[in-house]
Amino acid sequence: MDAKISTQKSIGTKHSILDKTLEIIRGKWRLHIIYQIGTEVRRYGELRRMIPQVSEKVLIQELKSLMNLGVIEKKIYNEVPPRVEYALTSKGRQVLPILLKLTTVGEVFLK
Amino acid sequence: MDAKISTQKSIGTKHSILDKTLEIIRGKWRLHIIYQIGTEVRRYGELRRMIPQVSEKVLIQELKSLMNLGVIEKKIYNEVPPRVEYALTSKGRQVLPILLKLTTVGEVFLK
DNA sequence: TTTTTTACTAACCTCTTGGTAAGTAAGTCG
DNA sequence: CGACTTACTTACCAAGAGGTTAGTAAAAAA
Repeated sequence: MDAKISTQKSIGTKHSILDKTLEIIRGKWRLHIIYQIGTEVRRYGELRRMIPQVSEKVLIQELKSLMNLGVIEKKIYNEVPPRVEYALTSKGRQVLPILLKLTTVGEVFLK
Repeated sequence: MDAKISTQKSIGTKHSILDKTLEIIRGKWRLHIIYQIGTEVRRYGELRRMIPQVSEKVLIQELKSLMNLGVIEKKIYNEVPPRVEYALTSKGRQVLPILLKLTTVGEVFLK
């Protein structure tokens, strides 16, 4: 029985993996943001225009969180007016296909 | 340009599809619950024991929401003490593989 | 000189989500 | 009879998520 446990992930580990996933995708705007940055590098203002329902404050707040989680990264150009670009990190690019497939969930349940 | 739009989903549609997805998976416990019911039919008490961190109230509340969304269904047996079993609907079973793959997101970002 | 642009920050407030604690029905078991 | 079991409900609260509004820097354009 101990052998069985050692060959698979413990419940605790599975739990924390799921929680880490939720940390990333939970929240009203995270997936919207990731979807927009996923295809190509985006400036802050672009994102605002592409997801107009989100407030400025929350958009920046979520971009920060996604950066802290290592999903996206930002590049600041020393120009005036300022210019900032957001892109997926390599880890972000790694999980993008899975996240994109999530739309099929919505498709199934909208029918 | 109109032709282009008619051959692909409009932004509005994509948006509502994503929102429907989020309606299902957002929330602290939804995925935990789906993961447990996914493999086999579960009684309420079983779920409580398998996800001990969730409170009774919230577990029932989330089960109800998932039922209203058409993800799970419940079967009540006329016994005393009562017996209730929860199972995925066919739509639920349809999207389970995608939802299970979400753990790889957590795996990538835990490293 | 005033306005515009871009990417923010800060104060404040509301609404939603989730948690706690207690209670209920209706039989079985000791 | 009283305790136990299961699947709930209800009332009340605390925390968190998200929204609104106003303000900032710094240069270029009108």
